[in-house]
Amino acid sequence: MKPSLSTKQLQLLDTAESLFSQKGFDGTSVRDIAEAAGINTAMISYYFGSKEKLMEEIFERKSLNIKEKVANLLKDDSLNPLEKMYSLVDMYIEGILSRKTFHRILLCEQIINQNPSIITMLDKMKTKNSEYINDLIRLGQRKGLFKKNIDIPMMTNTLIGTVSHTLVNLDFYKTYHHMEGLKDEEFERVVKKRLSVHIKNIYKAILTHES
Amino acid sequence: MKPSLSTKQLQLLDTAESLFSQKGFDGTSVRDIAEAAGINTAMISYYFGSKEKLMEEIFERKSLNIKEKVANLLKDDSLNPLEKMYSLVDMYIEGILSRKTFHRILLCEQIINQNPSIITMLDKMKTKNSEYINDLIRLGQRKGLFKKNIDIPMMTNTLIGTVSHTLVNLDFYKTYHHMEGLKDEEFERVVKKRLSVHIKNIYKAILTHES
DNA sequence: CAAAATTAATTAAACGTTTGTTTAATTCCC
DNA sequence: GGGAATTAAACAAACGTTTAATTAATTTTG
Repeated sequence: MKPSLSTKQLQLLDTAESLFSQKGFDGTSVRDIAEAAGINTAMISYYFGSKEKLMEEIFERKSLNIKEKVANLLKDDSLNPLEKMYSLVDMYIEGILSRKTFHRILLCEQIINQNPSIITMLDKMKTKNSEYINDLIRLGQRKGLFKKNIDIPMMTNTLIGTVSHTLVNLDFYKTYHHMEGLKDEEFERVVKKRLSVHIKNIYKAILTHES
Repeated sequence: MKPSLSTKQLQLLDTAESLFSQKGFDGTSVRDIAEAAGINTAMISYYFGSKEKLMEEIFERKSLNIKEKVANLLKDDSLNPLEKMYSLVDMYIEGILSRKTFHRILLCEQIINQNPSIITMLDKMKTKNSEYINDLIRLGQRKGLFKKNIDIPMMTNTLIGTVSHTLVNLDFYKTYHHMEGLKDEEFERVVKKRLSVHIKNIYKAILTHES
């Protein structure tokens, strides 16, 4: 069990996450972070050891762990396989859009990160997430409800890709649909709902036999 | 008309593009680029003015311009609206996967870039691309073949998002499907084909009335 | 056509900043 | 009073860019 963090440590993590998501890891200096958090620069090394380890801490705290939720989904008898997939879709939408800043960082670091411990973390996450979706789809196939020849990673790519690209282009989406007047929370609610409907439609069409 | 670039300038652009896509703009130094290209560091400022302008040059040269192609699509009488959408899907898959390094940069810079002239470039690109898809979908709707209540940006998000997320996770996809043995070109061919089939299925299901 | 003059390309070195981290001194709190 | 928290200052290294000197290429000239 890791020691819990102090208020100032959490403040540094939040500030760093915000700046990393705006300017990237390499584009953000420890002085930027410290100044924005109103804390002395040396405290970052003092608390976390280094800028890199601060980033690792952010990843450890914010990485999406849906293991337990999916396990519960699998053994939930009140839902049919398609409904379980629907539930998984909503989990991802919620998980990504309610962690917007972190996921912006994630999108960049997936491409340019060279930090070994973060690479390991990302690999584990991808493998796990893929296994879960695997299990759910296999279940639907065994029950004869889903088609046999499903390209499972492609399904994941559409789910995560659509949500991620929506996240990156949120402003464009808001402007396009003339929703500038909406409050932030309401706009977010609308986007989540539309993503949900949109992706569920896709999943139904690709997974099941009927139209 | 811009003056055409010398061999060494092109060499610098290619080297820079490759390094930016691996380590990001801020994670790549002008010394990195110059050394990798076997050219003196000062030549970057000499040729392009600055590191930032070098990046702008990369964007100007590699940004996807599908205007003409879509214009031809719109007036092509031999294709029905759905076939036109299919053609558009393939354009994007080809455009993104045949410019892998550039699009990795694009994915990062969409999030963290602060360079005004690149922001402008990206905005224009997004607006244009959105208009094209708009025109194509409206055409199908006027002809009564497409549904009325289509969330057009959401269609774009799924197209670009799926292709982009596939690009970022190419290695994972290769491993998952046990295609490590394939030659690079063949693997790329397979991925393009699968993306094509996958996304066209999605588009057909969402755009048209039939199953 | 060769020599001279001019322009362009290339270099190593230096420029002033900024980088992440460490130090040593100080303040704070129990 | 003693251990943790906080500070300003200093550290060397790396950053993007500029400079001034040199070489290469091109143009002008006799």
